Amino acid sequence: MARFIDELKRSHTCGELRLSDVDAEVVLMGWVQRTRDRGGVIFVDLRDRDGLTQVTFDKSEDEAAFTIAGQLRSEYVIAVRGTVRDRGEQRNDKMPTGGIEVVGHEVEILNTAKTPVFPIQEEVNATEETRLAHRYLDLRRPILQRNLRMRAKAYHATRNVLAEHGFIEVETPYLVKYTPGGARNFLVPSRSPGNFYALAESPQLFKQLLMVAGYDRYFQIVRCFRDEDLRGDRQPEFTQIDIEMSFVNQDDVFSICEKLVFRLWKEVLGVDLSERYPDGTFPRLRFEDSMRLYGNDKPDRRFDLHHTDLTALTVEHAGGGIGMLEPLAAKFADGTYRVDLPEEIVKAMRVPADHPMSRKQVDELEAYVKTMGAKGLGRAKVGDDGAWTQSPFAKQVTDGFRLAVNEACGAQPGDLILLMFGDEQLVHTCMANLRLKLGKDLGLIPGFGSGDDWNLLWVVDPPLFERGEQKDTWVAAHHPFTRPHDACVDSITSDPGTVLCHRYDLVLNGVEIAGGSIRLHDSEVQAKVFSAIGLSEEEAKEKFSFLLEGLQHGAPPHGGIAFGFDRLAMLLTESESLRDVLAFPKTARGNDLMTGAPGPVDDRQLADLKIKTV
RNA sequence: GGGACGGUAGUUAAGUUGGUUAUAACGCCGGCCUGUCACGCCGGAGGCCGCGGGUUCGAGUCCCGUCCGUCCCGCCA
Repeated sequence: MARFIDELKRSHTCGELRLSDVDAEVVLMGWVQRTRDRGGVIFVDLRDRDGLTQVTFDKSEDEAAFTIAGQLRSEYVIAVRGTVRDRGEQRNDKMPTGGIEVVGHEVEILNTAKTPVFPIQEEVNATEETRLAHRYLDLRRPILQRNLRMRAKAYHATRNVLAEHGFIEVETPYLVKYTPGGARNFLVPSRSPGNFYALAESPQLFKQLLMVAGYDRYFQIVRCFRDEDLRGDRQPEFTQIDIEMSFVNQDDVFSICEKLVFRLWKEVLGVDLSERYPDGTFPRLRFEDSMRLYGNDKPDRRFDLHHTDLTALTVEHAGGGIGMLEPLAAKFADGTYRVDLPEEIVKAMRVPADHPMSRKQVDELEAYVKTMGAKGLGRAKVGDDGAWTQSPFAKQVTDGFRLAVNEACGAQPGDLILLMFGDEQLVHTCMANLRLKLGKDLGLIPGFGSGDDWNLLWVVDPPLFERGEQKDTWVAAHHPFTRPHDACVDSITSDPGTVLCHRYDLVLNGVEIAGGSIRLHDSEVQAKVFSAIGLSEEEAKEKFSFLLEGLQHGAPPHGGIAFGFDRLAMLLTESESLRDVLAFPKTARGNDLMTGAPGPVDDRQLADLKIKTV
């Protein structure tokens, strides 16, 4: 029988002993963080998931233990029996357990360890590549242990809140039928020749059918799979808190989400969001306003630096003397472009005088927008008399246009006006990212993390359709089962671009943390939507057969939402990347550097699946 | 699919206009030290400079290709 493990049980963790435990006989187990050999005495910092405790071995008092202690190396797994002693003058205020030490009377090496590839400590001093290849070591680091424990708290809080509100947790299939459109699916071959499963992008269709089936309130913490290019905040498999509710409108969905977020912040961070949102709701911003002011649908409103749309002014002034703007203005004047659905726009952003920018800095901003496909970035420094200097437009611009632009931007002497024009989407992308970059560069928000500022808002009332690749065609902006505003139903076929819908995103500090919609359960309106996106009845049936069929069997009015759980965890833990809140994440190319996935398989496997590689 | 940056001892990095034997810190190994706590002191080992090709008398350094990592655009109904 083993002395430790079987006979001597662990009595404490390495993070809990205090001065009040002095003289206690304890048994600790854990990993060797570091040893300090002073000759006649050896100090060992012992680590487990709760912390560090110093264990001391004295040659003159416990020679057998001292001899073993001399053999200890980093990351050896050991068990120690000893007595808690007051460190007196020698205490270490940097450690929670620093008031005491354990005098080791008996020690056993439970397992040796190879020299770690990188040291296990708070500060990262290895590249992410090295860390990912040895993830089991990286996961020993206190910061990742903390992140995953906070994530576990968030799971727990989520289940509690939703269960309290009558939600039923139901699992749905991961292996599903492939449906075209949307994100690229991961495919899973089956032994039926030529037939494949797809890994579910989300439980969207299933959760709607659960509403049809009368489950009324469903939720699931569920893995989703999308075979698209990755980012710091996008993994090929990710976790959603998936929610669907029957007999509800948009406000009802918002209400449950607000309760969930309040509880998450309370239970995971101890932060009371009601200090900031006393009525328990988050502000709402119309999609159109979000695009106009910030250039995207997930604005970070911890700082201002909003955009000013100058399209109408440009048209009014016929380009304002600026040669490059004249063709654009002309297209509005002759009716090629619609003012309410512009294909090209002119936007400006005012950088206030208290953030002076050098010519070189503005050049860098221009280089930055060019990496996103912009042709250039207009600029004008506003002088005391409102004149433009340091600007390529200074000599061309008419006085009227210049003054109108200054006024529209609220520009004061010393301010800098940054200007972009052209394709609507390109201008929005560039100007939105430019705003964020400036926010960070000027120190208005931190490079990542909340800065203790939790700015939540709903972005509501987006258009149901967006332009397709072909001229004058439309596609569903989200999915074609989103309910349009009642007032817009007549426009679905006559003027699709103007139709708004009951879709919504919850945005926190510039990150979309949830998105959903009220669903379309009325088959007449549904038919109009399909028609607007050029989908025949037959095609629609083929694409969404079981959902359409189900919706015809007494579907209640319903709607729902899905939270990006990993992103929530990332924000709650103040992490820079999703990879820091996942135990075993993949790289930007979708590789697992530890396991080597994806990797080749045996020919035998492929033969069983009737698959040939090329 | 497009772009930017990076890949050099176990780890993190430096490496000049191409030029002797490729540096440093930490880690590792050996020795010394009874109060350290990023312990200290002495000594030592450790390299396919991502991979392949090219230019050159000579390549870590220049050129082409390729793989890998990070980020951005596109993409993510």
